[in-house]
Amino acid sequence: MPRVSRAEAERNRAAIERAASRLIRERGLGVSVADLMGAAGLTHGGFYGHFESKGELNAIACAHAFADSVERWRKRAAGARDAAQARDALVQGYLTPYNRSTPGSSCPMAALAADVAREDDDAPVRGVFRDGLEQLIDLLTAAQPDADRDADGGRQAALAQISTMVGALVLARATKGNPLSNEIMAAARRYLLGETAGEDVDAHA
Amino acid sequence: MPRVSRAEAERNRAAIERAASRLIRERGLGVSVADLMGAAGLTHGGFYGHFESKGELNAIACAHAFADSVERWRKRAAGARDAAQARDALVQGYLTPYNRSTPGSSCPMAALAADVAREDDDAPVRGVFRDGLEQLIDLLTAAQPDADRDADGGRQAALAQISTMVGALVLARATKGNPLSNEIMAAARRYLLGETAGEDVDAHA
DNA sequence: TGTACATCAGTGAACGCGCGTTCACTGATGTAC
DNA sequence: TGTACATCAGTGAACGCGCGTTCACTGATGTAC
Repeated sequence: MPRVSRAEAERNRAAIERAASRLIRERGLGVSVADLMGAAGLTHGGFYGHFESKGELNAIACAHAFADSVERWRKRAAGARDAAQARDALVQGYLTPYNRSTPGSSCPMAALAADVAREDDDAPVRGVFRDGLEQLIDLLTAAQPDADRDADGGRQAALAQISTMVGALVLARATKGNPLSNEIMAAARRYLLGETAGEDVDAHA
Repeated sequence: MPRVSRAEAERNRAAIERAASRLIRERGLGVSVADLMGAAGLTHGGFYGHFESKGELNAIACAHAFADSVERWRKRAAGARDAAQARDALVQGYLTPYNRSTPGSSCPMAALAADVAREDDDAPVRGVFRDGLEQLIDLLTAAQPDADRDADGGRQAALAQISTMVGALVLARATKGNPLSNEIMAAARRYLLGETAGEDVDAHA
């Protein structure tokens, strides 16, 4: 079984990274090497042929998660007529039942912020998280209507909106199964959409 | 050394709960029994004389953390002249450098929401978290100015504001040490205080 | 194109360690007289 | 109040288990001729 072709080995590495990107969001940065390798269809021993350490893979997997989000946000914003509509599309696509129930394929900010906050100062995942966060901030800043853009205003609005989105999703997950969970998401959506009362769209972000 | 007086045993139990309340917020619900007992000045073996399981203590410690926050919020709101001022006091007291750097004595929503979301459906800490969250929501709802209170409006506003506060604190912690961290907290504060541009108050919540 | 062999991706046992939990033990506390 | 003894809070070794990481081994792959 061992000594697989180079192409196969590359595919295996990609499978490990993909599995890690999903599992760290589902279970946290502490997910085990054995579970990761198992999810990629391999055994744990081969891990160190691909990566320096678990910490290195955490950073790589976090980067993949952000790359996915950035791509989704970009597409959603690109489909809008103007900035205001882009901003609304980003909010509507974010606060959805799908994102609440599927952390493994959803926002890394909501899934990993608390874990990252507890990592060592020199953990490689810290810088990756910040870079990814900056990209999402930039996308949301670009989606602010001109009226909100006096000087630094667009970025500040985006920072506050992202805080609301992340906080609402995290609290909604902590209370999932209870009516409060839907209440939180609906209230945040309403607030962010300026009382235009968004429907329960089930998009994928 | 063993066979301590009943009063001493009660004091020991209280010390364990106090240590747990702090350490679960600092390191997450996964903090070890040995570390908890060590922080209370005891050895790990005595743990099960006081508690059924680690899961039971997690719930008790989470309840203590929320009780502390509820008391702080209540005091802060009580010191205000009117609802609007109470709401501003809660926001100002929450988004502070102190709360960012001292999770062990700060908000359990920000510290534990992500951990609670990953707990089993039947973990006792889930219900405790929700009850505590409801209490903080009620306090912030009571601090909404009348203008925002058409029908269910006050509660909805409070839910959105709590989402913003929690999201900002969690993201600020994940980026601590970087300018972005202060930027996030300042933007959220500004947003929640309605552009009245709050100063960097260092209160304790 | 076919053979001979070095390479090396993946396996699975093992490393030291820490986890939650259990338990035999100790000896001061609390109680019965 | 003083003595005799049962209780039981806390200790520390041990349980089975899972962690991140290492390593001898295997045998198909890739290469040199």
